[in-house]
Amino acid sequence: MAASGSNAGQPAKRRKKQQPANAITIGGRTISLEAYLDPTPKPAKITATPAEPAPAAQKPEDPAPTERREKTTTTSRPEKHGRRGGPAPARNTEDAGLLKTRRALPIWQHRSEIQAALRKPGNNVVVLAGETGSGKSTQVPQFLYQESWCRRQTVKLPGSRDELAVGGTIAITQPRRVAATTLAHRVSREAGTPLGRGKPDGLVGYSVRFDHQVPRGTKIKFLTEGTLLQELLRDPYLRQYSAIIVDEIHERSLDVDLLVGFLKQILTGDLSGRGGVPLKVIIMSATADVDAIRGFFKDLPAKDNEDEDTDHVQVLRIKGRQYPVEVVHEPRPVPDIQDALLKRIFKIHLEEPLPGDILAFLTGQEEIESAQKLIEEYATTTASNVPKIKVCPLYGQLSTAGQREAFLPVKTAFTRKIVLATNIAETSVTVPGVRYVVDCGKAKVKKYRPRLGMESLLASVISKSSALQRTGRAGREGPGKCFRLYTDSTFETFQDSDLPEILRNDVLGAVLTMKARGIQDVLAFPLMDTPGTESIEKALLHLHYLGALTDDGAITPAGETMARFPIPAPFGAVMLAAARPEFDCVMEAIDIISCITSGEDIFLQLQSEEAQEEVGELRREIQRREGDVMTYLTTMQRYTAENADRVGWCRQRRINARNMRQALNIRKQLRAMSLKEKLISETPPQDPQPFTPVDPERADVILKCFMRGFAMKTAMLAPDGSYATIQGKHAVAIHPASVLHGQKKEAIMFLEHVFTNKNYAKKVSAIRANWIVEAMESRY
DNA sequence: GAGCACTGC
Repeated sequence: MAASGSNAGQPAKRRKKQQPANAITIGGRTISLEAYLDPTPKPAKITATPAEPAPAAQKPEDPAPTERREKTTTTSRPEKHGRRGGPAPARNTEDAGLLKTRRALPIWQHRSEIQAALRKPGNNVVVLAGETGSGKSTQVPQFLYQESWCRRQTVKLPGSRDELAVGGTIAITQPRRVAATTLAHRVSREAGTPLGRGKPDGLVGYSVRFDHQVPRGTKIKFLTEGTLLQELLRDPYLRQYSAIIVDEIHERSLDVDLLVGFLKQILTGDLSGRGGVPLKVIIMSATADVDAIRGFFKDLPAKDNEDEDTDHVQVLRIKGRQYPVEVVHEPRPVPDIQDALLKRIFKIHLEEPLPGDILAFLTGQEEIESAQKLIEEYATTTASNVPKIKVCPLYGQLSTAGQREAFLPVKTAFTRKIVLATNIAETSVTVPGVRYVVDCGKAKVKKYRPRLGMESLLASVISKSSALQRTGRAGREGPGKCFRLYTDSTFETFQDSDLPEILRNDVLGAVLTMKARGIQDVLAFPLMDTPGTESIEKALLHLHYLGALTDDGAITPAGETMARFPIPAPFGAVMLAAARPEFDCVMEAIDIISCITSGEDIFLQLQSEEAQEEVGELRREIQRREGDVMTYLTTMQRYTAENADRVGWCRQRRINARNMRQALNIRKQLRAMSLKEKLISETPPQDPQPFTPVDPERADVILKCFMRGFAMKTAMLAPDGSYATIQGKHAVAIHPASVLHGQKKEAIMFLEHVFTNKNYAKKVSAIRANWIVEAMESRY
């Protein structure tokens, strides 16, 4: 196991470079470059650790109606925290109402149990398994912040005479921004110090990207996992916190896996970095199976007089509140999912009473659109005594207005709403009014193939946990029914849970995060699931190429800068290259990177021919012959030059206005960081700046600069007119969404590489073949 | 000339 927080105890193995020319030694490991540049297609070796299925929860849990109506007007100062235990006293009748609601939550029964579990010295990890509606996210931090171990302490660090404050705040992490902010608002009301303008003091705060509200006296702070990971860069011992509550661990985001790894390192360390003040860790999961979590934390060293055998991880289970859902399987496998889906929906519609909307889970936009058409056709044929049908598609790429329909009650009487959704409705949003769920048993999943350096996005079988989650969607407002379009024995063949993200994603960013926090040997870093050695080696090599690691695998100053930037590492490398005098294009790089990292593609799909015609001309004004990267630049430049009606400007061109606003936020953040990191020397001019097109020579410079991050994502035109990738010589096609679709260029660089129906290059730019060699050879 | 789940710094 790795040593304390910074791994400082482990001397880096420094070897003389004696490897063959086609190999490189990183972090004491010799890695063959052949495997990197010329991958041989072998099946990827990835194993999952199965966990027991259980319904997963949704965040934020819906407040009870009474609670939702509550308007707390109290603005009392945070009270002194000398008392132990009990909740903040009710200050008026509204507070009394809130308290009553809180007391009715299932978690309330476990209040003293939770407090006692954490009071025990040496018992620093508690796992809470609580179902949806148990109230754990809102109540647990409130149970704990007045505990004596939660007081801020003044300590002296070993070897230092300076006094330092440690602890005093509880952090609670969430995978998503909305969850963190809405929970903070609710808990702040319950605590009697609601968040808001002109309220400098309060017990509860939150911190998410672009939005921080941390009042003076904050004792409970909600954060996204990513934000806490950034804090960990500046404060490896998390000194401001007495406890970290990790919520929604069952979702197993990449960030949460890294986070618990760092927490375990702090717990296993000698606490000298915290002046001896222990850190309490509370792990909360919505699934009943917590063996993996318990196993992960189990081997903490025994403290004080305790036996070696003592289990330091206490597990508490809390019942939730969910209505019963009857599950109906198909008696035998269905030959045609689409057909079975339609039949099932019609059957529900004819046999089940109103009110009760139907939520059907499908795999993608295409399936949803075709099902919608067929259901609407059917609806015209039903008798007049049969309820009418309103079909609402629901998927990520759908416009906000289109999505809204699915959440509103139907306006017409005697009508049933049928929502056809992707797994957007599984965790991200809750559709009200649903009593019947239809589950096709599949979902599209993105998976990284380290050997090929590309991703695949294919429909595959869901997990038991996912199926249960879908089932649960029928029981949120009353007893419901869930119809599965597969047999119960098929269900039994499902994996218990989905592959955690860390086994599905490129671990480039994760490895950089570890290296930036002083982890020498990333293979020894404690993780609940460890990615294959090949994935990690690939990431090390990639980081080495990007200039983030030395030949010995130590992080470089450039790598540290990349880790601080809130963008993927290859873009960080582009930023650093852009600051070099031969490129000198930081501002342009920021504009492009902001557009790309602001969400899904800012260019909305043009579906109908009329739309193509209508928007085509205006789109052509921003398109560049050099390809997508330069098109993003022009888009941002034209957008910021437009000062009157930016939303209208976006609408005319079918550009996602929300993402453009987000891109502006990112641009602002990257500009400020570039100034701080000295990538630029002076404050950039204010918007709006007049638009002047970038000349072709300058465009070449910008594209060459992007090659410093993406040299391995290039392809050459073959004699037969197809493109062959430099890495692996695979055929790749330019995606239809690219401005270069259908064009033949000498060579291309692409920022994304995804296999769907075939191998696609996305975000494509035309380059010169000799640039590839140039970029491959260049090292900083 | 094809079509893509979600999230985060």
